[in-house]
Amino acid sequence: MNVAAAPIEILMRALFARLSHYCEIGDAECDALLALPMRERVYEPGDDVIEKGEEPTEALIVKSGWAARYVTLQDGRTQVLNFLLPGDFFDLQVFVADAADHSVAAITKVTALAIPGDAMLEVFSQDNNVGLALWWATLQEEAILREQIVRNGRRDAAERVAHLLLELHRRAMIIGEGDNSEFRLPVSQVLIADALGLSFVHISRVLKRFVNDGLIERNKDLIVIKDKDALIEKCDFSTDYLHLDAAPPRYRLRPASFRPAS
Amino acid sequence: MNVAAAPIEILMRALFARLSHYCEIGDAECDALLALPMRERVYEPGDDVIEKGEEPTEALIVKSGWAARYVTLQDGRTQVLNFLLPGDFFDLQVFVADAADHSVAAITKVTALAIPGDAMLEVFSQDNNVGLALWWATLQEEAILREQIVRNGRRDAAERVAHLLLELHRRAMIIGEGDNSEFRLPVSQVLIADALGLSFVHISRVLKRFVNDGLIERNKDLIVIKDKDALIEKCDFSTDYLHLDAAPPRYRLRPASFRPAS
DNA sequence: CCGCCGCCTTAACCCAGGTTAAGGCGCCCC
DNA sequence: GGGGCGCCTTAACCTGGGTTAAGGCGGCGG
Repeated sequence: MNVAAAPIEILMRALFARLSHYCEIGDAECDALLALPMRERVYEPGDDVIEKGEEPTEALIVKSGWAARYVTLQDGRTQVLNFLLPGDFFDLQVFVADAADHSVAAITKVTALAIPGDAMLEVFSQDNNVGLALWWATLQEEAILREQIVRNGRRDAAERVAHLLLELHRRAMIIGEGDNSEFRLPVSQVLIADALGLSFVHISRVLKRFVNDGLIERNKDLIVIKDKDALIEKCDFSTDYLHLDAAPPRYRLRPASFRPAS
Repeated sequence: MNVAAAPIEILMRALFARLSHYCEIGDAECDALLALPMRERVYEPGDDVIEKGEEPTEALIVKSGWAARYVTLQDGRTQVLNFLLPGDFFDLQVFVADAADHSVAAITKVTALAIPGDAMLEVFSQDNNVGLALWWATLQEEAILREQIVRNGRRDAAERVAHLLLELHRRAMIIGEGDNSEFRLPVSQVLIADALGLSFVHISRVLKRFVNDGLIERNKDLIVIKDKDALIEKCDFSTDYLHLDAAPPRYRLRPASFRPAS
Protein backbone atom coordinates (compact mmCIF):
# COMPACT_ATOMS: atom_id res chain seq x y z
CA MET A 1 0.00 0.00 0.00
CA ASN A 2 0.96 3.60 0.35
CA VAL A 3 4.39 4.07 1.87
CA ALA A 4 4.03 7.61 3.12
CA ALA A 5 0.84 6.75 4.89
CA ALA A 6 2.19 3.80 6.84
CA PRO A 7 1.64 5.13 10.38
CA ILE A 8 -1.88 6.33 9.70
CA GLU A 9 -2.56 3.14 7.91
CA ILE A 10 -1.93 1.18 11.05
CA LEU A 11 -4.27 3.41 12.97
CA MET A 12 -6.99 2.83 10.43
CA ARG A 13 -6.49 -0.90 10.19
CA ALA A 14 -10.03 -1.67 11.31
CA LEU A 15 -11.51 0.63 8.71
CA PHE A 16 -9.53 -0.93 5.89
CA ALA A 17 -10.25 -4.42 7.10
CA ARG A 18 -13.91 -3.65 7.08
CA LEU A 19 -14.15 -1.85 3.77
CA SER A 20 -12.10 -4.46 1.98
CA HIS A 21 -14.82 -6.92 2.86
CA TYR A 22 -17.04 -5.10 0.40
CA CYS A 23 -14.76 -3.78 -2.33
CA GLU A 24 -11.26 -3.91 -3.65
CA ILE A 25 -9.36 -1.42 -1.57
CA GLY A 26 -6.23 -0.59 -3.53
CA ASP A 27 -3.72 2.23 -3.68
CA ALA A 28 -6.23 4.70 -5.09
CA GLU A 29 -8.68 3.99 -2.33
CA CYS A 30 -6.04 4.20 0.38
CA ASP A 31 -4.83 7.51 -0.96
CA ALA A 32 -8.34 8.89 -1.06
CA LEU A 33 -9.07 7.81 2.49
CA LEU A 34 -5.80 9.04 3.87
CA ALA A 35 -6.15 12.35 2.09
CA LEU A 36 -9.32 13.15 3.97
CA PRO A 37 -8.95 15.95 6.47
CA MET A 38 -9.54 14.30 9.81
CA ARG A 39 -9.18 15.09 13.46
CA GLU A 40 -8.95 12.56 16.22
CA ARG A 41 -11.44 12.64 19.08
CA VAL A 42 -11.25 10.63 22.28
CA TYR A 43 -14.20 9.71 24.51
CA GLU A 44 -14.24 8.03 27.91
CA PRO A 45 -16.64 5.19 28.75
CA GLY A 46 -20.12 6.61 29.24
CA ASP A 47 -19.40 9.84 27.34
CA ASP A 48 -21.97 10.90 24.82
CA VAL A 49 -20.39 11.17 21.40
CA ILE A 50 -23.55 12.58 19.85
CA GLU A 51 -26.56 13.76 21.77
CA LYS A 52 -30.07 13.55 20.46
CA GLY A 53 -31.03 16.93 19.07
CA GLU A 54 -27.53 17.95 18.01
CA GLU A 55 -26.88 19.02 14.44
CA PRO A 56 -23.74 17.20 13.40
CA THR A 57 -21.44 18.73 10.81
CA GLU A 58 -18.85 16.00 10.73
CA ALA A 59 -18.91 12.34 9.93
CA LEU A 60 -17.25 10.21 12.61
CA ILE A 61 -15.51 6.90 12.16
CA VAL A 62 -14.72 4.67 15.12
CA LYS A 63 -11.00 4.01 15.19
CA SER A 64 -10.92 1.96 18.36
CA GLY A 65 -13.34 1.00 21.09
CA TRP A 66 -17.03 0.15 21.16
CA ALA A 67 -19.97 2.53 21.21
CA ALA A 68 -23.76 2.27 21.14
CA ARG A 69 -26.54 4.15 19.43
CA TYR A 70 -29.42 4.55 21.83
CA VAL A 71 -32.63 6.35 22.65
CA THR A 72 -33.90 7.14 26.13
CA LEU A 73 -37.62 7.63 26.68
CA GLN A 74 -38.53 10.34 29.12
CA ASP A 75 -39.41 7.86 31.86
CA GLY A 76 -35.90 6.45 31.73
CA ARG A 77 -36.48 3.33 29.66
CA THR A 78 -33.54 2.93 27.27
CA GLN A 79 -33.32 1.15 23.94
CA VAL A 80 -29.97 0.41 22.35
CA LEU A 81 -30.36 0.54 18.57
CA ASN A 82 -27.10 -1.13 17.68
CA PHE A 83 -23.48 -1.35 18.58
CA LEU A 84 -20.66 0.47 16.81
CA LEU A 85 -17.34 -1.28 16.42
CA PRO A 86 -14.07 0.01 14.99
CA GLY A 87 -14.59 0.87 11.34
CA ASP A 88 -18.24 1.81 11.82
CA PHE A 89 -19.56 5.25 10.97
CA PHE A 90 -21.44 7.51 13.31
CA ASP A 91 -23.02 9.92 10.89
CA LEU A 92 -22.40 9.27 7.29
CA GLN A 93 -25.64 11.04 6.46
CA VAL A 94 -24.31 14.24 7.94
CA PHE A 95 -24.77 16.19 4.74
CA VAL A 96 -28.52 15.84 4.75
CA ALA A 97 -29.44 15.37 8.39
CA ASP A 98 -30.85 18.04 10.59
CA ALA A 99 -31.07 17.24 14.29
CA ALA A 100 -29.86 13.78 15.34
CA ASP A 101 -32.82 11.62 16.31
CA HIS A 102 -30.81 9.45 18.68
CA SER A 103 -27.68 9.57 20.82
CA VAL A 104 -24.39 7.71 20.65
CA ALA A 105 -22.41 6.83 23.75
CA ALA A 106 -18.94 5.39 24.20
CA ILE A 107 -19.03 1.98 25.89
CA THR A 108 -15.28 1.57 26.25
CA LYS A 109 -12.76 4.29 25.71
CA VAL A 110 -13.35 5.33 22.09
CA THR A 111 -11.06 7.00 19.60
CA ALA A 112 -12.87 8.43 16.61
CA LEU A 113 -11.86 10.22 13.45
CA ALA A 114 -13.91 13.29 12.58
CA ILE A 115 -14.25 14.21 8.92
CA PRO A 116 -16.04 17.35 7.75
CA GLY A 117 -19.28 16.66 5.93
CA ASP A 118 -18.26 18.32 2.70
CA ALA A 119 -15.01 16.36 2.49
CA MET A 120 -17.05 13.22 2.97
CA LEU A 121 -19.28 14.27 0.11
CA GLU A 122 -16.25 14.87 -2.07
CA VAL A 123 -15.26 11.23 -1.81
CA PHE A 124 -18.35 10.17 -3.67
CA SER A 125 -17.30 12.02 -6.79
CA GLN A 126 -13.90 10.41 -7.08
CA ASP A 127 -13.05 7.67 -9.49
CA ASN A 128 -12.34 4.90 -7.05
CA ASN A 129 -14.12 2.42 -4.87
CA VAL A 130 -14.30 4.46 -1.71
CA GLY A 131 -17.75 5.88 -2.40
CA LEU A 132 -18.93 2.42 -3.21
CA ALA A 133 -17.47 1.05 -0.01
CA LEU A 134 -19.25 3.75 1.96
CA TRP A 135 -22.53 2.84 0.32
CA TRP A 136 -21.89 -0.72 1.38
CA ALA A 137 -21.24 0.34 4.92
CA THR A 138 -24.51 2.28 4.97
CA LEU A 139 -26.36 -0.62 3.46
CA GLN A 140 -24.92 -3.01 5.97
CA GLU A 141 -25.88 -0.79 8.83
CA GLU A 142 -29.44 -0.60 7.63
CA ALA A 143 -29.49 -4.38 7.32
CA ILE A 144 -28.25 -4.73 10.88
CA LEU A 145 -31.07 -2.46 12.03
CA ARG A 146 -33.59 -4.62 10.20
CA GLU A 147 -32.17 -7.75 11.74
CA GLN A 148 -32.43 -6.10 15.14
CA ILE A 149 -36.16 -5.60 14.50
CA VAL A 150 -36.67 -9.24 13.61
CA ARG A 151 -34.59 -10.43 16.51
CA ASN A 152 -36.46 -8.40 19.09
CA GLY A 153 -39.87 -8.75 17.50
CA ARG A 154 -40.18 -12.44 16.85
CA ARG A 155 -37.56 -14.31 18.84
CA ASP A 156 -37.64 -15.39 22.46
CA ALA A 157 -35.05 -14.39 25.01
CA ALA A 158 -32.58 -17.24 24.46
CA GLU A 159 -32.73 -16.83 20.70
CA ARG A 160 -32.11 -13.10 21.00
CA VAL A 161 -29.06 -13.54 23.18
CA ALA A 162 -27.61 -16.28 21.00
CA HIS A 163 -28.23 -14.23 17.87
CA LEU A 164 -26.64 -11.10 19.26
CA LEU A 165 -23.60 -13.00 20.49
CA LEU A 166 -23.11 -14.52 17.05
CA GLU A 167 -23.54 -11.17 15.32
CA LEU A 168 -21.05 -9.39 17.53
CA HIS A 169 -18.61 -12.28 17.31
CA ARG A 170 -18.72 -12.13 13.55
CA ARG A 171 -18.46 -8.37 13.42
CA ALA A 172 -15.50 -8.48 15.77
CA MET A 173 -13.80 -11.00 13.52
CA ILE A 174 -14.38 -8.86 10.43
CA ILE A 175 -12.28 -6.11 11.95
CA GLY A 176 -9.61 -8.47 13.22
CA GLU A 177 -10.68 -8.70 16.86
CA GLY A 178 -10.98 -12.14 18.40
CA ASP A 179 -10.74 -15.42 16.56
CA ASN A 180 -13.00 -18.22 15.49
CA SER A 181 -13.73 -19.40 19.01
CA GLU A 182 -13.59 -16.33 21.22
CA PHE A 183 -13.90 -12.57 21.39
CA ARG A 184 -14.05 -9.75 23.90
CA LEU A 185 -17.51 -8.37 24.60
CA PRO A 186 -16.98 -5.16 26.57
CA VAL A 187 -20.72 -4.66 27.01
CA SER A 188 -22.47 -4.87 30.38
CA GLN A 189 -25.51 -7.06 30.80
CA VAL A 190 -27.55 -3.93 31.36
CA LEU A 191 -26.67 -2.72 27.87
CA ILE A 192 -27.31 -6.11 26.33
CA ALA A 193 -30.73 -6.04 27.96
CA ASP A 194 -31.40 -2.58 26.58
CA ALA A 195 -30.42 -3.79 23.13
CA LEU A 196 -32.62 -6.87 23.25
CA GLY A 197 -35.65 -5.36 24.95
CA LEU A 198 -35.25 -7.62 27.99
CA SER A 199 -34.40 -7.08 31.66
CA PHE A 200 -30.82 -7.40 32.82
CA VAL A 201 -31.94 -10.04 35.30
CA HIS A 202 -33.13 -12.19 32.46
CA ILE A 203 -29.93 -11.69 30.49
CA SER A 204 -28.09 -13.08 33.49
CA ARG A 205 -30.42 -16.10 33.60
CA VAL A 206 -29.99 -16.83 29.90
CA LEU A 207 -26.21 -16.52 29.96
CA LYS A 208 -26.02 -18.82 32.96
CA ARG A 209 -28.10 -21.35 31.09
CA PHE A 210 -25.81 -21.10 28.05
CA VAL A 211 -22.79 -21.77 30.26
CA ASN A 212 -24.48 -24.69 32.00
CA ASP A 213 -25.45 -26.15 28.64
CA GLY A 214 -21.86 -25.94 27.43
CA LEU A 215 -22.61 -23.45 24.66
CA ILE A 216 -20.24 -20.77 25.89
CA GLU A 217 -17.77 -19.95 28.62
CA ARG A 218 -17.23 -16.55 30.15
CA ASN A 219 -14.30 -14.94 31.84
CA LYS A 220 -14.69 -11.24 32.54
CA ASP A 221 -15.52 -9.76 29.15
CA LEU A 222 -14.11 -12.72 27.23
CA ILE A 223 -16.71 -14.89 25.53
CA VAL A 224 -15.58 -18.33 24.47
CA ILE A 225 -17.82 -19.99 21.92
CA LYS A 226 -17.77 -23.66 22.92
CA ASP A 227 -20.46 -24.99 20.63
CA LYS A 228 -21.00 -22.64 17.75
CA ASP A 229 -23.18 -25.03 15.77
CA ALA A 230 -25.60 -25.37 18.65
CA LEU A 231 -25.75 -21.62 19.09
CA ILE A 232 -26.40 -21.10 15.40
CA GLU A 233 -29.02 -23.77 15.36
CA LYS A 234 -30.73 -22.38 18.44
CA CYS A 235 -31.45 -19.03 16.80
CA ASP A 236 -31.38 -19.82 13.10
CA PHE A 237 -28.45 -17.46 12.60
CA SER A 238 -27.39 -16.57 9.11
CA THR A 239 -24.77 -14.04 8.11
CA ASP A 240 -26.67 -13.05 4.97
CA TYR A 241 -27.70 -9.73 6.42
CA LEU A 242 -24.12 -8.72 7.06
CA HIS A 243 -23.56 -8.77 3.28
CA LEU A 244 -20.02 -9.99 3.59
CA ASP A 245 -19.40 -10.79 -0.05
CA ALA A 246 -17.66 -8.24 -2.17
CA ALA A 247 -19.87 -5.94 -4.19
CA PRO A 248 -20.34 -6.92 -7.79
CA PRO A 249 -18.58 -4.43 -10.04
CA ARG A 250 -21.68 -3.74 -12.11
CA TYR A 251 -22.21 -0.22 -10.82
CA ARG A 252 -18.75 1.03 -10.17
CA LEU A 253 -19.02 4.69 -9.33
CA ARG A 254 -17.64 6.95 -12.00
CA PRO A 255 -16.14 10.40 -11.87
CA ALA A 256 -19.10 12.68 -11.76
CA SER A 257 -20.10 16.19 -11.06
CA PHE A 258 -21.96 15.13 -7.92
CA ARG A 259 -21.17 18.30 -6.13
CA PRO A 260 -23.50 20.61 -4.32
CA ALA A 261 -23.46 23.72 -6.47
CA SER A 262 -19.68 24.02 -6.45
CA MET B 1 -40.86 18.09 -21.56
CA ASN B 2 -43.22 19.28 -18.91
CA VAL B 3 -46.10 19.34 -21.33
CA ALA B 4 -45.59 15.84 -22.58
CA ALA B 5 -45.08 14.64 -19.05
CA ALA B 6 -48.22 16.11 -17.58
CA PRO B 7 -50.08 12.79 -17.17
CA ILE B 8 -47.08 11.18 -15.55
CA GLU B 9 -46.79 14.12 -13.25
CA ILE B 10 -50.24 13.46 -11.91
CA LEU B 11 -49.42 9.82 -11.45
CA MET B 12 -46.36 10.74 -9.44
CA ARG B 13 -48.14 13.20 -7.19
CA ALA B 14 -47.35 11.22 -4.04
CA LEU B 15 -43.66 11.14 -4.89
CA PHE B 16 -43.50 14.88 -5.43
CA ALA B 17 -45.54 15.59 -2.34
CA ARG B 18 -43.15 13.50 -0.32
CA LEU B 19 -39.87 14.79 -1.74
CA SER B 20 -40.98 18.39 -1.47
CA HIS B 21 -41.19 17.84 2.27
CA TYR B 22 -37.42 17.60 2.30
CA CYS B 23 -36.17 19.85 -0.48
CA GLU B 24 -37.27 22.44 -2.93
CA ILE B 25 -38.57 20.50 -5.88
CA GLY B 26 -38.49 22.83 -8.85
CA ASP B 27 -38.59 22.57 -12.61
CA ALA B 28 -35.10 21.10 -12.79
CA GLU B 29 -36.00 18.40 -10.29
CA CYS B 30 -39.25 17.60 -12.04
CA ASP B 31 -37.51 17.31 -15.36
CA ALA B 32 -34.87 15.03 -13.91
CA LEU B 33 -37.44 12.78 -12.28
CA LEU B 34 -39.69 12.63 -15.30
CA ALA B 35 -36.77 11.95 -17.61
CA LEU B 36 -35.94 8.75 -15.78
CA PRO B 37 -36.64 5.64 -17.80
CA MET B 38 -39.39 3.89 -15.90
CA ARG B 39 -41.77 1.04 -16.34
CA GLU B 40 -44.96 0.54 -14.45
CA ARG B 41 -45.51 -2.66 -12.48
CA VAL B 42 -48.74 -3.77 -10.86
CA TYR B 43 -49.06 -6.18 -7.95
CA GLU B 44 -52.15 -7.71 -6.41
CA PRO B 45 -52.67 -7.87 -2.62
CA GLY B 46 -50.42 -10.55 -1.18
CA ASP B 47 -48.06 -10.63 -4.16
CA ASP B 48 -44.39 -10.57 -3.38
CA VAL B 49 -42.78 -7.56 -5.00
CA ILE B 50 -39.31 -8.62 -3.96
CA GLU B 51 -38.41 -11.98 -2.53
CA LYS B 52 -35.64 -12.53 -0.05
CA GLY B 53 -32.60 -13.80 -1.94
CA GLU B 54 -33.37 -12.01 -5.18
CA GLU B 55 -30.76 -9.75 -6.74
CA PRO B 56 -32.63 -6.61 -7.72
CA THR B 57 -31.42 -4.56 -10.68
CA GLU B 58 -34.06 -1.86 -10.53
CA ALA B 59 -35.13 0.65 -7.95
CA LEU B 60 -38.87 0.63 -7.33
CA ILE B 61 -41.04 3.52 -6.23
CA VAL B 62 -44.52 2.96 -4.89
CA LYS B 63 -46.95 4.96 -7.02
CA SER B 64 -50.13 3.84 -5.32
CA GLY B 65 -51.11 1.32 -2.67
CA TRP B 66 -49.47 0.07 0.50
CA ALA B 67 -46.78 -2.59 0.85
CA ALA B 68 -44.74 -4.12 3.66
CA ARG B 69 -41.13 -5.16 4.09
CA TYR B 70 -41.03 -8.39 6.04
CA VAL B 71 -38.98 -11.39 7.06
CA THR B 72 -40.33 -14.87 7.72
CA LEU B 73 -38.43 -17.21 10.01
CA GLN B 74 -38.37 -20.81 8.95
CA ASP B 75 -40.92 -21.83 11.57
CA GLY B 76 -43.41 -19.37 10.12
CA ARG B 77 -43.08 -16.49 12.55
CA THR B 78 -43.23 -13.26 10.57
CA GLN B 79 -41.85 -9.84 11.35
CA VAL B 80 -42.95 -6.79 9.41
CA LEU B 81 -40.04 -4.34 9.25
CA ASN B 82 -42.00 -1.34 8.08
CA PHE B 83 -44.75 -0.22 5.80
CA LEU B 84 -44.27 1.33 2.38
CA LEU B 85 -46.66 4.05 1.28
CA PRO B 86 -46.92 5.85 -2.05
CA GLY B 87 -43.70 7.76 -2.67
CA ASP B 88 -41.56 5.28 -0.75
CA PHE B 89 -38.67 3.44 -2.34
CA PHE B 90 -38.23 -0.29 -2.40
CA ASP B 91 -34.59 -0.58 -3.24
CA LEU B 92 -32.72 2.61 -3.58
CA GLN B 93 -29.55 0.79 -2.65
CA VAL B 94 -29.86 -1.39 -5.69
CA PHE B 95 -26.51 -0.32 -7.05
CA VAL B 96 -24.56 -1.87 -4.24
CA ALA B 97 -26.80 -4.64 -2.96
CA ASP B 98 -26.33 -8.27 -3.66
CA ALA B 99 -29.14 -10.57 -2.58
CA ALA B 100 -32.09 -8.92 -0.85
CA ASP B 101 -32.08 -9.78 2.84
CA HIS B 102 -35.85 -9.41 3.20
CA SER B 103 -39.02 -9.58 1.15
CA VAL B 104 -41.58 -6.97 0.18
CA ALA B 105 -45.24 -7.82 -0.27
CA ALA B 106 -48.14 -5.79 -1.61
CA ILE B 107 -50.81 -5.20 1.03
CA THR B 108 -53.35 -3.54 -1.25
CA LYS B 109 -53.13 -3.48 -4.99
CA VAL B 110 -49.85 -1.72 -5.66
CA THR B 111 -48.63 0.18 -8.68
CA ALA B 112 -44.90 0.72 -8.73
CA LEU B 113 -42.47 2.46 -11.01
CA ALA B 114 -39.34 0.52 -11.85
CA ILE B 115 -36.18 2.45 -12.62
CA PRO B 116 -32.94 0.79 -13.73
CA GLY B 117 -30.20 1.02 -11.14
CA ASP B 118 -27.75 2.86 -13.36
CA ALA B 119 -30.30 5.53 -14.24
CA MET B 120 -30.92 5.97 -10.53
CA LEU B 121 -27.22 6.42 -9.98
CA GLU B 122 -27.09 8.97 -12.75
CA VAL B 123 -29.47 11.20 -10.85
CA PHE B 124 -26.88 11.68 -8.15
CA SER B 125 -24.47 13.30 -10.56
CA GLN B 126 -26.89 15.94 -11.76
CA ASP B 127 -26.84 19.51 -10.61
CA ASN B 128 -30.21 19.64 -8.90
CA ASN B 129 -31.91 18.65 -5.68
CA VAL B 130 -33.06 15.20 -6.69
CA GLY B 131 -30.02 13.39 -5.35
CA LEU B 132 -30.39 15.31 -2.13
CA ALA B 133 -34.06 14.44 -1.88
CA LEU B 134 -33.21 10.77 -2.36
CA TRP B 135 -30.67 10.97 0.44
CA TRP B 136 -33.38 12.42 2.62
CA ALA B 137 -35.74 9.63 1.74
CA THR B 138 -33.08 7.07 2.64
CA LEU B 139 -32.30 8.85 5.87
CA GLN B 140 -35.96 9.01 6.80
CA GLU B 141 -36.39 5.34 6.15
CA GLU B 142 -33.47 4.49 8.38
CA ALA B 143 -34.94 6.71 11.09
CA ILE B 144 -38.27 4.91 10.80
CA LEU B 145 -36.45 1.61 11.26
CA ARG B 146 -34.77 2.93 14.38
CA GLU B 147 -38.05 4.16 15.77
CA GLN B 148 -39.51 0.72 15.10
CA ILE B 149 -36.76 -0.77 17.25
CA VAL B 150 -37.50 1.58 20.11
CA ARG B 151 -41.22 1.09 19.82
CA ASN B 152 -41.03 -2.69 19.90
CA GLY B 153 -38.19 -2.90 22.37
CA ARG B 154 -39.24 -0.60 25.16
CA ARG B 155 -42.94 0.17 24.85
CA ASP B 156 -45.90 -1.87 26.03
CA ALA B 157 -48.68 -3.05 23.75
CA ALA B 158 -50.96 -0.01 24.02
CA GLU B 159 -48.06 2.37 23.48
CA ARG B 160 -46.94 0.44 20.42
CA VAL B 161 -50.35 0.49 18.81
CA ALA B 162 -50.89 4.18 19.54
CA HIS B 163 -47.45 5.03 18.23
CA LEU B 164 -47.88 3.08 15.01
CA LEU B 165 -51.29 4.60 14.37
CA LEU B 166 -49.87 8.08 14.79
CA GLU B 167 -46.91 7.33 12.53
CA LEU B 168 -49.04 5.92 9.75
CA HIS B 169 -51.55 8.73 10.09
CA ARG B 170 -48.81 11.27 9.72
CA ARG B 171 -47.16 9.48 6.83
CA ALA B 172 -50.50 9.21 5.07
CA MET B 173 -51.02 12.93 5.48
CA ILE B 174 -47.58 13.71 4.07
CA ILE B 175 -48.57 12.11 0.79
CA GLY B 176 -52.01 13.69 0.75
CA GLU B 177 -54.04 10.73 2.00
CA GLY B 178 -56.51 11.34 4.82
CA ASP B 179 -56.84 14.52 6.80
CA ASN B 180 -56.10 15.75 10.28
CA SER B 181 -58.67 13.54 11.95
CA GLU B 182 -58.91 10.38 9.88
CA PHE B 183 -57.15 8.12 7.42
CA ARG B 184 -57.52 4.76 5.75
CA LEU B 185 -55.45 1.95 7.23
CA PRO B 186 -55.66 -0.92 4.76
CA VAL B 187 -53.65 -3.20 7.05
CA SER B 188 -55.09 -6.29 8.72
CA GLN B 189 -54.68 -6.79 12.45
CA VAL B 190 -52.51 -9.78 11.70
CA LEU B 191 -50.03 -7.56 9.89
CA ILE B 192 -50.15 -4.91 12.60
CA ALA B 193 -49.35 -7.67 15.08
CA ASP B 194 -46.44 -8.84 12.95
CA ALA B 195 -45.14 -5.29 12.80
CA LEU B 196 -45.40 -4.72 16.55
CA GLY B 197 -44.19 -8.11 17.74
CA LEU B 198 -47.55 -8.90 19.35
CA SER B 199 -50.33 -11.41 18.73
CA PHE B 200 -53.28 -10.45 16.57
CA VAL B 201 -55.57 -11.31 19.46
CA HIS B 202 -53.92 -8.68 21.55
CA ILE B 203 -54.10 -6.08 18.78
CA SER B 204 -57.84 -6.64 18.78
CA ARG B 205 -57.99 -6.18 22.56
CA VAL B 206 -55.99 -2.95 22.44
CA LEU B 207 -58.01 -1.45 19.59
CA LYS B 208 -61.24 -2.26 21.38
CA ARG B 209 -59.91 -0.54 24.45
CA PHE B 210 -58.99 2.55 22.41
CA VAL B 211 -62.50 2.69 20.97
CA ASN B 212 -64.07 2.26 24.40
CA ASP B 213 -61.86 4.99 25.80
CA GLY B 214 -62.94 7.36 23.05
CA LEU B 215 -59.47 7.67 21.52
CA ILE B 216 -60.42 6.43 18.07
CA GLU B 217 -63.35 5.16 16.04
CA ARG B 218 -63.17 2.51 13.39
CA ASN B 219 -65.26 1.78 10.35
CA LYS B 220 -63.83 -0.88 8.07
CA ASP B 221 -60.36 0.36 7.26
CA LEU B 222 -61.15 3.94 8.21
CA ILE B 223 -59.50 5.13 11.41
CA VAL B 224 -60.94 8.26 12.98
CA ILE B 225 -58.68 9.94 15.49
CA LYS B 226 -61.06 11.21 18.15
CA ASP B 227 -58.57 12.32 20.76
CA LYS B 228 -55.21 12.88 19.18
CA ASP B 229 -53.70 14.58 22.21
CA ALA B 230 -54.50 11.63 24.42
CA LEU B 231 -53.02 9.23 21.89
CA ILE B 232 -49.88 11.30 21.61
CA GLU B 233 -49.58 11.58 25.35
CA LYS B 234 -50.13 7.86 25.82
CA CYS B 235 -47.07 6.91 23.79
CA ASP B 236 -44.89 9.99 23.94
CA PHE B 237 -45.12 10.40 20.19
CA SER B 238 -42.89 12.91 18.48
CA THR B 239 -42.51 13.44 14.76
CA ASP B 240 -38.83 14.28 15.08
CA TYR B 241 -37.75 11.01 13.57
CA LEU B 242 -39.74 11.64 10.42
CA HIS B 243 -37.46 14.60 9.72
CA LEU B 244 -40.25 16.63 8.19
CA ASP B 245 -38.47 19.95 8.09
CA ALA B 246 -36.81 20.95 4.89
CA ALA B 247 -33.11 20.33 4.61
CA PRO B 248 -31.00 23.09 6.05
CA PRO B 249 -29.73 25.36 3.30
CA ARG B 250 -26.09 24.49 3.77
CA TYR B 251 -26.27 22.01 0.95
CA ARG B 252 -29.24 23.37 -0.92
CA LEU B 253 -28.66 23.89 -4.55
CA ARG B 254 -31.24 26.20 -5.96
CA PRO B 255 -34.52 27.80 -4.98
CA ALA B 256 -37.64 26.90 -6.92
CA SER B 257 -41.33 27.52 -6.96
CA PHE B 258 -42.95 24.43 -8.38
CA ARG B 259 -46.04 23.12 -6.65
CA PRO B 260 -46.89 19.52 -7.50
CA ALA B 261 -50.25 18.74 -9.08
CA SER B 262 -51.66 22.23 -8.83
C1' DC C 1 -8.41 0.51 55.43
C1' DC C 2 -13.24 1.32 54.71
C1' DG C 3 -17.29 2.60 52.34
C1' DC C 4 -19.37 3.25 48.11
C1' DC C 5 -20.66 2.03 43.61
C1' DG C 6 -21.20 -0.53 39.42
C1' DC C 7 -22.11 -4.89 37.98
C1' DC C 8 -23.63 -9.52 38.44
C1' DT C 9 -26.30 -13.42 40.57
C1' DT C 10 -30.18 -15.80 42.50
C1' DA C 11 -34.71 -16.38 44.36
C1' DA C 12 -39.73 -15.42 45.03
C1' DC C 13 -43.52 -13.61 43.24
C1' DC C 14 -46.55 -11.76 39.61
C1' DC C 15 -48.67 -10.00 35.34
C1' DA C 16 -48.83 -8.56 30.35
C1' DG C 17 -49.61 -10.66 26.75
C1' DG C 18 -49.50 -15.40 24.39
C1' DT C 19 -52.28 -19.44 23.15
C1' DT C 20 -56.19 -21.94 22.13
C1' DA C 21 -60.65 -22.17 20.91
C1' DA C 22 -65.24 -21.04 19.48
C1' DG C 23 -68.25 -18.09 17.04
C1' DG C 24 -69.59 -14.12 13.86
C1' DC C 25 -69.56 -11.57 9.68
C1' DG C 26 -68.80 -10.38 4.92
C1' DC C 27 -67.19 -11.80 0.49
C1' DC C 28 -66.34 -14.57 -3.34
C1' DC C 29 -66.81 -18.47 -6.19
C1' DC C 30 -69.00 -22.58 -7.65
C1' DG D 1 -77.53 -19.91 -2.13
C1' DG D 2 -74.31 -22.20 0.35
C1' DG D 3 -69.87 -23.39 1.61
C1' DG D 4 -65.35 -21.90 2.34
C1' DC D 5 -62.18 -18.48 3.70
C1' DG D 6 -60.12 -14.36 5.54
C1' DC D 7 -60.58 -11.48 9.18
C1' DC D 8 -62.16 -10.05 13.58
C1' DT D 9 -63.93 -10.69 18.40
C1' DT D 10 -64.19 -12.57 22.95
C1' DA D 11 -63.26 -15.68 26.66
C1' DA D 12 -60.49 -18.92 29.55
C1' DC D 13 -56.33 -20.27 30.70
C1' DC D 14 -51.26 -20.21 31.04
C1' DT D 15 -46.29 -18.86 30.84
C1' DG D 16 -42.05 -16.16 29.70
C1' DG D 17 -40.00 -12.88 31.37
C1' DG D 18 -40.59 -8.58 34.45
C1' DT D 19 -40.04 -6.82 39.17
C1' DT D 20 -38.31 -6.58 43.55
C1' DA D 21 -35.10 -7.61 46.71
C1' DA D 22 -31.03 -9.30 48.95
C1' DG D 23 -26.32 -10.52 48.69
C1' DG D 24 -21.54 -10.98 46.50
C1' DC D 25 -17.53 -9.19 44.45
C1' DG D 26 -14.04 -6.14 42.65
C1' DG D 27 -12.35 -1.46 41.95
C1' DC D 28 -11.54 2.99 43.58
C1' DG D 29 -11.41 7.29 46.05
C1' DG D 30 -10.70 9.31 50.47
